[in-house]
Amino acid sequence: MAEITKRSEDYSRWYQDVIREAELADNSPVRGCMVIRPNGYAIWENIQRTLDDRFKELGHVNAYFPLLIPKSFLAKEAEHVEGFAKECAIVTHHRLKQTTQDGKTDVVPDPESKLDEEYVIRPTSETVIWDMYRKWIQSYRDLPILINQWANVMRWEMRTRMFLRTTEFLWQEGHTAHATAEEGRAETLQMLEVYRWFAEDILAMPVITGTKTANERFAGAVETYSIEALMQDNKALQAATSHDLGQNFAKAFDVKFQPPEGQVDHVWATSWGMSTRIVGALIMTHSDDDGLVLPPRIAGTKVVIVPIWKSDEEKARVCEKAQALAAELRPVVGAVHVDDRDNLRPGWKYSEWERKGVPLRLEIGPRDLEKETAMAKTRHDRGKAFIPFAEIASGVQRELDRVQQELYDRAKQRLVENTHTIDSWDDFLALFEKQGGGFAMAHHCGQGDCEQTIQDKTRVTIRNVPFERDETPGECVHCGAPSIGRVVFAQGY
RNA sequence: CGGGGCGUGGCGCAGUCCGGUAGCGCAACGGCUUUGGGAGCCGUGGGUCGCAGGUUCAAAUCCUGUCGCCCCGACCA
Repeated sequence: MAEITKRSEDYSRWYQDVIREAELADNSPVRGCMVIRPNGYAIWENIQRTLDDRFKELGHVNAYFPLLIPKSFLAKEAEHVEGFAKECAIVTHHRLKQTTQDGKTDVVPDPESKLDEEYVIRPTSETVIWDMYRKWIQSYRDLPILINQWANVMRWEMRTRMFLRTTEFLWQEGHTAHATAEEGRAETLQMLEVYRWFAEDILAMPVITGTKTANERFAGAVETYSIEALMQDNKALQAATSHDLGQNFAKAFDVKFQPPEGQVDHVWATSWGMSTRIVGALIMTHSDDDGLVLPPRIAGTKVVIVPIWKSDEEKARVCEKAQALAAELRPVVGAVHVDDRDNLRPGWKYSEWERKGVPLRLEIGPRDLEKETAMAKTRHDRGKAFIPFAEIASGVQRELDRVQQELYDRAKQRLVENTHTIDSWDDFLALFEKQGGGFAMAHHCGQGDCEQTIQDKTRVTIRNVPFERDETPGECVHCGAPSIGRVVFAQGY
């Protein structure tokens, strides 16, 4: 069995090892792409289900827009092109031709199938969607439009990492259209709050909500908001974003509506997204040197039951009970797996399910049958508890709730401990160059070039301007100019 | 795209400097004994040494090219 590198030894190797050992994903034959294996996809499916339910509670509906975007669309919104042009995959032909050279068969694009208008594989869907919204919106009665789509997108990044940055990734992108600026802004903030709730309550991942600086704003947005999490290596990760697009896309795609009174006006837009990147964040938030650790609310398998036996007779009895308990648990806690493989010993199974991050394990052997209890072990703290068969469902649910809470508390404590108030450039440098980083709450002047200089010098960026922050006046930690208050700095993923 | 490292059975690696036709641990498969924290013994199968050229009587090993992965930069969710 391959070992998992210790986090303290080599963090990014640890990260890869966990992904391999938990069978979350595998490399694809195509550079930068990844295969999401069933264990990884189960997590994504739970993310989808939970978010999708919440979106729908808030009145959103799902739709699907095409993968291919006419190249010309991308050019319509000036900042948008600038943001994405460098990382687009382009479809230029629609047919292959067989060729034979030196006895070897190959296929090449058929020159005769060259497209008149080339297509871009979507890096995001604003342009196709707004092209359609022009057709769908005439009157204020057509508004708001609250559409979400679950899709894949491609961004041709130079450097990729499993889940965190892959050439193709999965996400949801919400695209809404509104009659007023206020409504658009409210939608943007509402969806950011959905992401905060999802990260903290479901993923047990504490975040800092705030506004992105102009430098970090989405290409084409008036304002971008984000939730920022802190990974175990003290680097920040943007876990989701929500954009107030103002009238930028409506103007670029000429989407107008007739209000109840007054002149025809361009509509107001938002977009918001969370991607498979969040799975990487999840891994780096909770997992340890023994492998994956998952919060119960998002784990693909919540509980694994390991039956223990010596004789065939015991095996029959123990497995029967294990199945019965699983059947009782499933309606209450969800996915429960009984590991009755007879070619592996219990100890092997324990370590395997620990690597794979199953939050709770029940061990049931002849002795437990006698005592009418199951031994429960929690993955995150190796805690042991005995749960009577008679109250198995409530007992397991209680343990899972405890795990969920403790994972959050643990991550929150780590975030608090690694958030520092920094008041001088020397301390700032010391934090990021000597003390291992983290979040630095420091004054900043709000100037983009000062921010850029800081980044050039230290690779540290302003993650966001937190909603909840110290707004007392001060001097910029870097240039000394009057500050806009404290913002959160960190090295980012 | 620049700098560095690495591609040898499913996984982890040795062998490469100094060419002689591939090995170790784990895993897999079969059998017996086992089973409450990674079982033991016996046996079996599996690798055109990333790929393509070249040098040579002979290439995992030397040369050229190329692809991929990892780390550090520039870009990003």
